[in-house]
Amino acid sequence: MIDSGETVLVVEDEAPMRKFLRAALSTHGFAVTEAATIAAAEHLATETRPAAILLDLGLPDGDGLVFLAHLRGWSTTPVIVLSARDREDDKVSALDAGADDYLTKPFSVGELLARIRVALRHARATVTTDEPVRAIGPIRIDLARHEVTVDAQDIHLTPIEFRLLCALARQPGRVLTHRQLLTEVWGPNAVEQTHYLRVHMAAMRRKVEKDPARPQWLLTEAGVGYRLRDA
Amino acid sequence: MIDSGETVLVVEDEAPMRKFLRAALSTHGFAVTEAATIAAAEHLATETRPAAILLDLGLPDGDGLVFLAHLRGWSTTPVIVLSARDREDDKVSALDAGADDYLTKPFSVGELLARIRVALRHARATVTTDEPVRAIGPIRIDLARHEVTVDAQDIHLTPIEFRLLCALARQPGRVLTHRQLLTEVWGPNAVEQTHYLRVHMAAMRRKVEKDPARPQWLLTEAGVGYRLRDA
DNA sequence: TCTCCGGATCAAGAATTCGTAAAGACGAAC
DNA sequence: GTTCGTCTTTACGAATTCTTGATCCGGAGA
Repeated sequence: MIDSGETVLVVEDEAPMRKFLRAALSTHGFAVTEAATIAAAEHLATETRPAAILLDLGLPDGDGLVFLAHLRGWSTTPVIVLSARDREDDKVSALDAGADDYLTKPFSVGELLARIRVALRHARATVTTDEPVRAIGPIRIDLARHEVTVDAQDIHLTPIEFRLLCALARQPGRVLTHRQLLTEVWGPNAVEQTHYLRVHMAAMRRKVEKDPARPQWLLTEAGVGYRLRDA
Repeated sequence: MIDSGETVLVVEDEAPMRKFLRAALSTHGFAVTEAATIAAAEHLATETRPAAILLDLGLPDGDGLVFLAHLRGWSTTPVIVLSARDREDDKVSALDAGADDYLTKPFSVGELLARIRVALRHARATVTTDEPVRAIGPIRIDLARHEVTVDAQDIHLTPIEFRLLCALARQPGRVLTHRQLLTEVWGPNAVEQTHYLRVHMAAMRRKVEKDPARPQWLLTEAGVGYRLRDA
C-alpha cells in the first residue's frame, strides 16, 4: 500500500519502551516519531502533526500533564496516556486534563492498538479546527479532501503529482533540491532519477499553469531543484 | 459535577450492579435508565436517546456486541463496556465493534465517572448529524431505517453496501482512502483487500448511478480511494 | 558557428490499478 | 434439504498512471 499509515508520536523517556512501541506500531502500518522529553514532544507535535500521541507521564523535564495542557490549547489530537501508576487519582486527573484514554503498564499490544483505532475513529468524526487547506496564489490544496483547485476550478492530479505539489507547498517560496523531492515522493532509492521530476513537473504545469512554457508558480532553479512561488 | 441531567443508559443484567451504578451516577448529576436485556436496551436506546451507554457484555438474551453492532448502524452515542472478562481478545473485539471504552470489573467509581466525562466530551465535539436522514444530490440516506432512495425511488442495498455508502456520505466530497474505507466497513484486519471495494462499489453503482460506467456520484480517485461527490 | 549541457516535451509501452462478470462459499429462511 | 441473498474470490480486459528513451530547445563557452 502506498497509503503509508498515519503518524503516531511516542513520548516516552525509556529507550527500551520506545523501541518496543515503535516495533509494535510500525508493523501495524503506522509511521512513528519519538520524543524523550517534553521539549522534544512539543516540537514534534507542531512539526509532524501526528494523528495520535502516546504519552508517558514521567518525563525528565517535567510532568506529562503540563505538555497535555499546552497541547489542548491548540490541538484536539487524541492523546493516550501510558503510565505505570495505577492509582485512581492519576487516571482521573489525566483524563480530566484532556487525555482521551489511560492505559496502565504493563499493557498488551493488541489492546493498545485497538485503543489507538478508537482514538483515530473519534478524531475522524470530530470537527477539525485545524485548517488543512493551503492557498498559494490561485492554487488551493485541500490535504484532507485530496483536492486541488486553480482559480476555483477543480483539477485532477495523479497521486505522484499530488505528493509532489504537497512537498513544494509545505515551504512555499523555498527551493527544494532534486534530492529532497525525490526522497520525499519516490523514497530514498530514487534520488538519482531527476528525470522523473522533469516529466511530472511538466505534466503538472500543463494542469496548473496558464502558459506551461512560461510557468508562474512551479519554477525551475537550474542545477538545484524546484520551488513553488510564494504568493 | 454539574452535568445537569444528561441521561445514561445502563445495560446490565445483575440487579445489585445496576443499583450500584444508578447510585453512583445519580449522585453525580446524571439521569439513569436501566435495561437488563438486549431487547429492553434497544427499545430504550431509541426511545430515550441517552447521552451515553454503559454496557455489560454478558446478557441473558444474547451477546452485548450484537446490541452494539445494531446501535452503530444508526447512532454514534458513546458506549463504555463494563465486563468481568479481562482477556485481550474481549477488549479488542469490543473496541473494534464500536465501543468507545472498556472497563474491567471491578473498577473504581472515580475512574468510571472520568471516562464518562471523556466520552461526553467526545460526543459534544462530534459532527452530530443526529438528524437521521442525509441527502446528497438525488441520494437520500435514512440511517435509522436503513433505507436509501435515489430520485425518491427506493433502492435496496446490502448491509455492506449500506455501510460503505454511509462512510462516504459522512464527509461528502472528501476522498476516503482504501485503508480508511476498509477499516471502517470490514474492520482493521482487511486493510489489504482493496478488491472488496472494487466489487462492492461496482454493485452499488449499478443501483445508484444512471450510467454505472460513467459514475456521477460514486467517484474513483485512482491510486487513493473513493469519494461521494458533494451536491 | 559549433558543441555541450541541463532542462522540456512527447510518445510508446510497462506496470499498476480499476471495473466487470461469473463462480463458489456461506448462512438464513423456508 | 432446498432456495435465496449476500459476500468472497478469481480472472481478465480496460483504463489510468508511471517509466523510459528519443528528440528538441536555448544559453554558455570555445
